[in-house]
Amino acid sequence: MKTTIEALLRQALAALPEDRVPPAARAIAIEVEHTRDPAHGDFASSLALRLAKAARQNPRALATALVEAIPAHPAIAKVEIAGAGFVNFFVHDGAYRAEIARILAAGSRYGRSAVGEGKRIQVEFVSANPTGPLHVGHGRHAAYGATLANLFEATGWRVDREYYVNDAGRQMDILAASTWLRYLEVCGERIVFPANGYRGDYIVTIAGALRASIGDALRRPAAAVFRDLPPDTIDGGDKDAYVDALIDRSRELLGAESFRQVLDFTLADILGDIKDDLGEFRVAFDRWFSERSLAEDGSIDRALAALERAGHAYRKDGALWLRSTAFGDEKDRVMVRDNGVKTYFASDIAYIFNKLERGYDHLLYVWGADHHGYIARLRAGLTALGGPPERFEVRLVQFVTLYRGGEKAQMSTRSGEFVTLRELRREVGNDAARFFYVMRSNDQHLDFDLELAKSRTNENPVYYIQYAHARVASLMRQLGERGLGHDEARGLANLDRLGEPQELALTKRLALYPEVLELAAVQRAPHTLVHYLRDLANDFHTNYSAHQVLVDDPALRDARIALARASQTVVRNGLELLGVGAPQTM
RNA sequence: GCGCCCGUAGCUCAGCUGGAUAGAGCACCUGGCUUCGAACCAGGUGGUCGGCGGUUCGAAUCCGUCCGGGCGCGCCA
Repeated sequence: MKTTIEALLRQALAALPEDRVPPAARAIAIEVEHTRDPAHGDFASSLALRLAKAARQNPRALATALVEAIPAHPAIAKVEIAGAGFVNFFVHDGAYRAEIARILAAGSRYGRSAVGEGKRIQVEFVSANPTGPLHVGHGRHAAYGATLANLFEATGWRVDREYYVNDAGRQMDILAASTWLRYLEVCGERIVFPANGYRGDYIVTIAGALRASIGDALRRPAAAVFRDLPPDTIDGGDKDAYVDALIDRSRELLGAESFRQVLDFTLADILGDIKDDLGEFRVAFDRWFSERSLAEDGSIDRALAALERAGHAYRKDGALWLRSTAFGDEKDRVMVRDNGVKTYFASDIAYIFNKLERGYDHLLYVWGADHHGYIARLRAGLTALGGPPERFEVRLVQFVTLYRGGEKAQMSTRSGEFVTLRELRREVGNDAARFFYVMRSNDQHLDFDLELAKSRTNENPVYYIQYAHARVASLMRQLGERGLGHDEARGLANLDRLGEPQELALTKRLALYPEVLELAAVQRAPHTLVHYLRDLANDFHTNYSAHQVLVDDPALRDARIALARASQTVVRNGLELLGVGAPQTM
């Protein structure tokens, strides 16, 4: 509808004589918008106002000329000039009612479009370090990324969802050493846990599983482990130096192979937990990409070599640097340290190089707000590799604060413990969790109220929307119980019986859905869909309360059932994209 | 100090890339179940859109500046 009117306006503008609008002024974006006030019709254009200056004309006179030039269209009831020079379009109610038939015909596909033109987009999200369970912040990333990906799919993109597994580097060594120390503890050794180790209870659990799996094969005397190590923090030393020494000692006592065995055992356990967690949260990935694989298959070396060949890398102080300042970064970045160890940044460059090679038209990263400083350097890396920077996009997700009632919830009770995504899901349920996570703009810090999310009252917007769906299901059950059939064709043939203002308001809202999906995808703003569904449910409940559906008159009844079922379809489709269930009963 | 995000009703937030009298939920007040589910509906109270300048026919929206809050500015990952 909107695009139709825009096309009509474009034709009208083209038809105006040059003394009215000079050619230079014609290159102007033609857009119509939905009106806020019904007195202004359904759509309004400010074209005449915006054209007035360049054309040196009175805006109202210009608007009059435009209106006269607008071709007749069956869906348009009338066109008016209002205010300073707005052109208001009134659409026939019938044009909206016709949408009901389209909704019922399209069913679960209703609202989908092809604006993405089948282009390939990769959405990389969550990518939390596999050093422990996901916490509530990761939950927001998961819900946001998954919903975005769904929106892209619904608007005609080919989407790949990917999780980058940071399974390389020192943090993995610390993880392995942590598990091994806990394992020794389980075996009966007396150990002192390092300040910089992973202290969570899940490590103890994994250590227990390791012992159950291999027995005492990796047991070594504690005295040998801790002999002649530098002081830890508690003894006035440096926690990093201490844990590094501890890692070296672990490798020495276990041998590289067994150390790797502990590492892999731990990693597999944690990653398995993360996969299960996300799976239960209805967040699916097409690929789990291993950072370690980039080092093992030579990808990092190839990327670094490519940068050196292109003259964008240089050596200084024994390190290899990327001249990222040449590509908009504020300072140059180290890719290989003076000790020969490649930085995380080097992996990231190799990874984005890999993504480019896979032929994506667009790369979308979802990162935490604390990573914003990283955007410029990665874009610089991409550009240095010859990649098109406009294909690179990062969306930041702000932090989550948990509340219980009005009180801020404890994020950590003791060291290494925090509120996990799993705990949150258990408490409030997957539906409420998915919904609350995307209810607010990703740019907005999120106050997540646990009490509100799990409350089964009118305060909770999740149930408000689901209730609309369940009500239609109930209606259809009633229909059966009363022995009243339902003739869809008769309903569609009598849509003009839907003349009540509440019915029209609901119908117009339904017709808006495809546009909402497009907007939400383009703006990377799932919360737009949430707000729409809330408004739709509101229109539904209002109409439901105002007008009986199951009336005696079969023609009217079937028409109203058609409207109710169309509403149910759109609610269900929208909730599906959000990863929220659409229940038949509540 | 520099960079990113935020500042809109008592609270939590929308505001469609500048449009016509600034919206919603919650809270508060008034009403509505002998009729398809009251997890609902109808109505009401409540705002100098952080301050000050600027651009524009028109600014919550764009620009500048100041104030306040969050997060970053490693040869860490």
